[in-house]
Amino acid sequence: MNASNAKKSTKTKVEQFMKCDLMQELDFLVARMRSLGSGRANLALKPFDLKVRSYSVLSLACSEVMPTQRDLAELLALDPSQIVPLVDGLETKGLVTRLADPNDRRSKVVVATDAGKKLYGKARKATEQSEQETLNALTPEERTQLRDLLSRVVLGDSA
Amino acid sequence: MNASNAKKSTKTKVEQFMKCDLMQELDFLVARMRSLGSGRANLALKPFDLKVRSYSVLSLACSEVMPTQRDLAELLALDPSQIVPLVDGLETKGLVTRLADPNDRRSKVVVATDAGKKLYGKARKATEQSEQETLNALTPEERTQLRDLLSRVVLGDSA
DNA sequence: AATAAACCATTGACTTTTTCAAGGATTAAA
DNA sequence: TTTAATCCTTGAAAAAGTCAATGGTTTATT
Repeated sequence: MNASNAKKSTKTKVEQFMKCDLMQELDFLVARMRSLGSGRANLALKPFDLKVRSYSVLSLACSEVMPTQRDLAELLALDPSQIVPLVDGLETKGLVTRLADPNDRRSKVVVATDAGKKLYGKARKATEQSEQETLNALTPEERTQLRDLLSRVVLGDSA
Repeated sequence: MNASNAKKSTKTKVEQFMKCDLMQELDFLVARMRSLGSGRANLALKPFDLKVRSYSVLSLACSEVMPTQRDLAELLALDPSQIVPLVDGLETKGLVTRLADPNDRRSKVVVATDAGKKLYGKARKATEQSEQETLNALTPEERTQLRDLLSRVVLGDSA
């Protein structure tokens, strides 16, 4: 029932690699983290027909920040052209709407509909639980610690 | 010259999004971290004609652990079929060799050649510097702290 | 010992994601 | 007013991810 005894039969060979240099390298750790984490999160979001990507867009569309598509691209570290089909999908399902930016008619602001906000509420709970599972090796304090460190690395580029 | 003043002109709009729920979500943070980090690392590895992926394989091939291709797939969280072209590329350049596993003739052990070890030495310095740049918002203690937390999440699934 | 089942590396087909260049519409700068 | 820059969108091409099937090998079952 627990996620920890997934493959106990094959005697996880991972332990033998603990001493390798690579295990200390950030790129490796983060890549593996993303693979495992987003895999689990996508599974948790499947009932809502969402993935981490579309969920992220929906989440931002639910905020009061009124993000333009360019904002979304920068935040998610994606090419602007990748945002288009992402928003298209959500818009088709009636979860978000493209609004004309009053300040700049080139831009389009992506905002959530009522249905979008409603779905987001449920989906958020799913991702929260998925996150707990992913972090089950850490104490609650360590989890917030990890989030804070990541947040500073990824958002605060000030010096 | 420094990486911190990349886009100071456009007055990073990211700050306005700090209050959004998404900024606390692990999946988002890790995805962004990977995008930024591996982007920088790939750039640093370009002089050696390596990417984070091929570099990781090379690194493991340089260890004394004698990893099979299956081991590589599990560690890097990739499909076994993705390892094939990865090792092919390194083998073509004479950096690694496929050896018959003495214990199991189905498996192939991937080991680095002398040229491979030599290149790895240089490439490793490049990734280390790239890592420092990525983590420049953190103190040295916080950097090891972050690595430790990630390591436990990603490798130690015991409970 | 013989048969069946499981496993490894590889191939191939397929989908998804990423990366780029170019375009029309709009705004900012000269 | 002209020039340059920005935003969204499109489309093409490369890279990465997913999945099923195969030959050779090992393990488990009978």
